[in-house]
Amino acid sequence: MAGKTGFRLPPEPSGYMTVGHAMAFTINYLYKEQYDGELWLRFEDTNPRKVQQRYYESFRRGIAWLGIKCDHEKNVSDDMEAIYGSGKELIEQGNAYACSCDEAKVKRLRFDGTPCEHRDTPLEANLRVWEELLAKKHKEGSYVIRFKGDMQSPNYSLRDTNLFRIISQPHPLTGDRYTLWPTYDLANAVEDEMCGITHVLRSSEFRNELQQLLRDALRFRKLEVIQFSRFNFKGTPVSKRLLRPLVEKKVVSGWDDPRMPTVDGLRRRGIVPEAIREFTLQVGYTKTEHEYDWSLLLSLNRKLLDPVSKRLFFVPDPTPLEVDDAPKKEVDLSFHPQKDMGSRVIETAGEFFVSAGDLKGIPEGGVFRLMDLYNVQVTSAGPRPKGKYAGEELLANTRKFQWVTKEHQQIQVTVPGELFLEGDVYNDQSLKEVNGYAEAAVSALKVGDIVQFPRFGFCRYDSPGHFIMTG
RNA sequence: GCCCCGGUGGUGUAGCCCGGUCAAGCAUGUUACCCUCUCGAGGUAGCGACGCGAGUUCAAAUCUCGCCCGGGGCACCA
Repeated sequence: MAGKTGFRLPPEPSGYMTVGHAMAFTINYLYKEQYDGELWLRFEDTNPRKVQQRYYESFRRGIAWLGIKCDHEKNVSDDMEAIYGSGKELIEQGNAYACSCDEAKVKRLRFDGTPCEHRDTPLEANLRVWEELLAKKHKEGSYVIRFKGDMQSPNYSLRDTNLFRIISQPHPLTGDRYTLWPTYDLANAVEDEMCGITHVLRSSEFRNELQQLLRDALRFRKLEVIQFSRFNFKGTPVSKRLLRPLVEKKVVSGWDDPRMPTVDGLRRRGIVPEAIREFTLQVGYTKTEHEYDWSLLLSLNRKLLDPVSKRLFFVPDPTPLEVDDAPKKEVDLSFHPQKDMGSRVIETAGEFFVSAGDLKGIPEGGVFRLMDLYNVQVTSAGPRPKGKYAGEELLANTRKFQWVTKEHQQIQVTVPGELFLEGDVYNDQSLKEVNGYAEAAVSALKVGDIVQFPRFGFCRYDSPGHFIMTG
C-alpha cells in the first residue's frame, strides 16, 4: 500500500453498537495504524426512519472505550448537497432518470427484466422533476431516481436500482430540511470519494457491483475492497430482530444486559477492550462461515485480568462456622499472589463463614485450611458445623477454602450465560444469581472495578451489593 | 430460481496463490500431571481435523472437474 491511505468506520445509527461492529472497527483501526492512514467515523444516517439520536452516542462511546482513535468524524446527512451534486451529474450524463412507477410495478418489471417507459424520459424532463424533488413538490412514494444499469443483468441489483427516494419523516439531525434521501450505494460512493477512502474492509453482506459502476460513472478513484464474513457468536445472535423483543418484553434488563452482544453489555460483564482487540486479531477475518465460541474471548480476557485484579474473598452459599480455641489474629493479606498490589488487614476470632458446599466435602475429624490463615479440624459436621483450631503449619494435601468473618457484606453475583439455545429459542437459564458474603474490603471498590474472587471467578463491581461474573 | 462467496479437530484459525520440508502448526476446549495457601494465571504431556468422488502428477489440504453442504445478495435498508 503506497501513498496516503484512508479507512472508515461506517455505522448506521439505528441500533446500539455490538461486538460485530467492534470487531469490524478494530480491523479497520489496525490497518489504519499499520499503514499510517486516516480514519473516519462516518455515520450512515440517510434513512430518517431508522436513525435515532441516542445511537450516535452509543457508537461514539463504544469506539472510545475500545481505544480507537478516529481522525475525523462526520454524518452523511451533513453532505446532502454534495450527494445531490453527484445525483444531478448522473442525470445529466443520462445515467439516471426519474421514475414514477409504483413500488410493485418496479419490482415486477425488475423481475421480468423489462424497462419502464420512464427509462427514456428526455433529459430536460428528468432535470425538471429533479428540481421539483429538491423543492419538495412531490409526495413520498411518487418518484424515485433510478440508475440506468442493465435491466437484463443476471445480477438483479444492477437492474436500475434506486438512487434516491422521498422520505417525509424528519431527520433527528437535519429535521425537515431534506426529504429526498440517497440510498446506500450512491451515498457511499460519494462519501468514500470525499473522505479519501482507499481501503474498504467490511463484512460481506454488502453488495459491491453497483457501487463500482457508480464510481466509474462519476470518475471516482478505484477502491480496494476486502470483505469478511459476519461475526456470529454461539448462543448470542447479533440480530436486532431477535434481541429487540427481549428488551421490549423485559426478559433482559436492557441493551446493556451482560448477556447481550452489545458493547455496553460486554463492558458491564467485565470484558476489557484489549481482549476484544486480541480476539479480533486471533480469529482474524476470513470469508469462512463461523460461529465463535465465547470461551476464546473469555480466556483472553482472563489472561489480561489475572495480573491486574485484586483477590478478595467471596463465600457463596455461606454457612457459619465456629472454631474453638481460635487465636485472635490480625492478618495482613496481600491483594495479589504475585504482584504487589497492596494488602488489607482482617481481624479474626472464632467465628467465620465458609461455603456450605466446601464444608460438605470434609468429614468429621477431617482437616481443612482457611486460606492464608490456619488449619481447622471439623469437630461437628451437619447443619451447624463446628471445628477447632488445628495449627498454622501448611499441610500437604489439605483443601483450602476462602472465608469471611462477621465483618462482611452481603452481595449478589450475576452469572451470565448464553441467551439462546439451538434454533433461536430463548434460554431461560441464561442468568443465574449467586448470593453470598464478601469480605469487608469490597466496600472500597468503585463501580467498574474487576476483582477475582478466588475459587469463584473474575467479577465486575456493577453497583452496590451487586457483581457480575466475567467468566 | 438467479448471482456472488465459502467448506481444515467440539470451536476459532495457519497452511492453499508459488504441489513435496504437512503422517498438518497455533489457540480455545477437554483429560492427566507439575507449580501455586485459588477451581485463576503459568508449565508439561495426551485427545481431536484436510466435506465427498473422480482426474492430473513420482507426489495433492494445496491444481482441474463433478457432486454435496453452508452463508450472503437479488429493498423506495444499510
